[in-house]
Amino acid sequence: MYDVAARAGVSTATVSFAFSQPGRVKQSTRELVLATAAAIGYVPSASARGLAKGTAGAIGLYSFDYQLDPGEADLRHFPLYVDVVQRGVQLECRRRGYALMLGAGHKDGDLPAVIDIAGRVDGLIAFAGSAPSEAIIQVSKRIPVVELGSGIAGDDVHTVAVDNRTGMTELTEHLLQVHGFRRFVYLGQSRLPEFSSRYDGFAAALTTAGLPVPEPAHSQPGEDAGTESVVRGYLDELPDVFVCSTDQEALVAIDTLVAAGIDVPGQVAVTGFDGILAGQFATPRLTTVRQPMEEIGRSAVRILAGLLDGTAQPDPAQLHAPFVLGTSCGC
Amino acid sequence: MYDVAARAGVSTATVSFAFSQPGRVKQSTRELVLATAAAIGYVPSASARGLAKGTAGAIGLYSFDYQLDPGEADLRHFPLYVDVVQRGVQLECRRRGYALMLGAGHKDGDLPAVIDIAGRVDGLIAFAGSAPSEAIIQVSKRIPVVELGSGIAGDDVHTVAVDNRTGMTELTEHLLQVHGFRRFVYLGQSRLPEFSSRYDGFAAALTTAGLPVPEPAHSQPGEDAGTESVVRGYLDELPDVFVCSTDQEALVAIDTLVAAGIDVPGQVAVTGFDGILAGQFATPRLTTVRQPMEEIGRSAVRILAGLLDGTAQPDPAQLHAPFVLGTSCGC
DNA sequence: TTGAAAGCGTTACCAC
DNA sequence: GTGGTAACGCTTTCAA
Repeated sequence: MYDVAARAGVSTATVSFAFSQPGRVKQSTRELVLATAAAIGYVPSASARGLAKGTAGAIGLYSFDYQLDPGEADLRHFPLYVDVVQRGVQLECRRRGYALMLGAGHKDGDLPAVIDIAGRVDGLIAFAGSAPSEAIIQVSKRIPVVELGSGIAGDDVHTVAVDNRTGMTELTEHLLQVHGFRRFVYLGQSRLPEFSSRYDGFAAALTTAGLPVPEPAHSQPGEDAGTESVVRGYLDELPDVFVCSTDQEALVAIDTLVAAGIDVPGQVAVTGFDGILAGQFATPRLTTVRQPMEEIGRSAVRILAGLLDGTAQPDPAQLHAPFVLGTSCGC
Repeated sequence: MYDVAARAGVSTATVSFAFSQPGRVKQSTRELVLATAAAIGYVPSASARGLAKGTAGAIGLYSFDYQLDPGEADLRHFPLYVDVVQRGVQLECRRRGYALMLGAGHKDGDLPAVIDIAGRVDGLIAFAGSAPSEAIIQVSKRIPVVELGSGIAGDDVHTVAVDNRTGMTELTEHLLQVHGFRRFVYLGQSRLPEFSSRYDGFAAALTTAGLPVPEPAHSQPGEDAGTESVVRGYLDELPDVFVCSTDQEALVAIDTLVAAGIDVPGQVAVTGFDGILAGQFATPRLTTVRQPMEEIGRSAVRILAGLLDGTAQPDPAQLHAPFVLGTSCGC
């Protein structure tokens, strides 16, 4: 910038104005500055601008740090839930002129990685469970934060939530009423609030039907080996249906069962949750609850943008997640 | 940071050292600083750090500014070529501890948007054709730049290139030799080098076979209406095959033909280029040339990382794009 | 092992 | 309409 100013024979203030407040500078001066800048290849430093203005012009998205083997993407591993949500975030950022800073997982040093990303942006979106809540709360005191998936109580953390419970209840009722299933295995985790409400929805339907509610068989999405071994434990005595807390786990379950020579849904049904593409193209097609993934990402950006430009709206209510029929339930 | 220093009774230099050079600070001092920082919710400013260190710790990815209607993602619009490449970039950035800054398209003001992104990062990856070459060249004088898809000649711009030509030649030879096609329509653009080499590969195969080479019927990926109307122009006099320069256009072509009551590949064959998922799940399954999309993204990051940490390797040769048989060619 | 202080490249306030 | 210049919050050199 000093070079531009020197070559154009003006002050740095004028260079700055020429770019940021075109009206404040004489037309001819402005053209001179712009031309000079182009001539010497001026690339303004966003760091300096950010420091001076106190605003970065960017939004951050913090995700899980799942490391994948190099190897081309297949439908089974992409796009998953987080990928489609990210797409929504991306599109909405683009529409509003925000740059998007992506971060995830490990960072050397003593600050949690999420703090590192937070320091670079004007507002942060984080998947629930991707970072320690203390860190999220800490960040939320400096910049607006939206958490995806019901999560941290109160404080300054905004949330984009999906009604997981109702969707899972509807799905379970379908299994009870249409298929007459009675022996259920619930496969998944129930630690994060988002997942526990799925389990709750499942439990509610069984309770209403006067059936006992089984404990969840613990499994984690993304840890296929673990899911597989849990499913194997049921090969000798199959339930009527495996109700899984995510599509990823449901697809692994189906694979495991089929590999063991079991017919799905003939001998045992399987259901998922999320509505990822792989489920739609699986055989049998997965019965599931479809999250509005792209819309989740978009609303998160909308909330942040509102907070940042002062036109904040009340946070939207929970988004609806419809139950979607496939063939894996026996339909 | 001043607050942390004050509360901990040390200087700002010590706070800085406590985080960045643990060894230089007495253990007890360091713990004190870290605890104080956590207590008051210290979130370091990346702008300030970037300005002081002259390095941002982030890599930028600049993409096309295609605006999509809100509406949930379907396989037909996601993931496309750019999405999978981006995934590769993301994974590799994650592995190496770089934050990823995403940017695209319009920015108010007088600087091209790509310059804005460039000012925020240590190295930039840009899709060929997504930004004006002058801007790319300008940026490349300040920070390392990798362009995806053969593009800008010489200069400081690095390139990750795919051998588009060979793939298209192989595909065309298949159409000639196995199917005996003689009447070809080439559908697509040939402006960008990347696309023109596809056309060249097509032309080479025809020339070798002693056939005349038709001019391309102009169409752009992403502009479905245009593609559709071009295809409609051939309904009265169908060729043996539509050779399309991208899968996106090929899928639109198939839709258009089928909608007109024409059997594909019975009455006319259609082929694509890229290897996107939608092609694999289309009916008929698309015969195409598969780009190593994820690997393209990964190598771009590798090149940048090498340049940035001084371990620069010579740029890799062109990546191979294999010809992939589907059923849309009549096989 | 720690502190003082000089940058880093902008912006924006205040004069002129 | 334009120029001087004090921030902005951090890193890093040099001294202590």
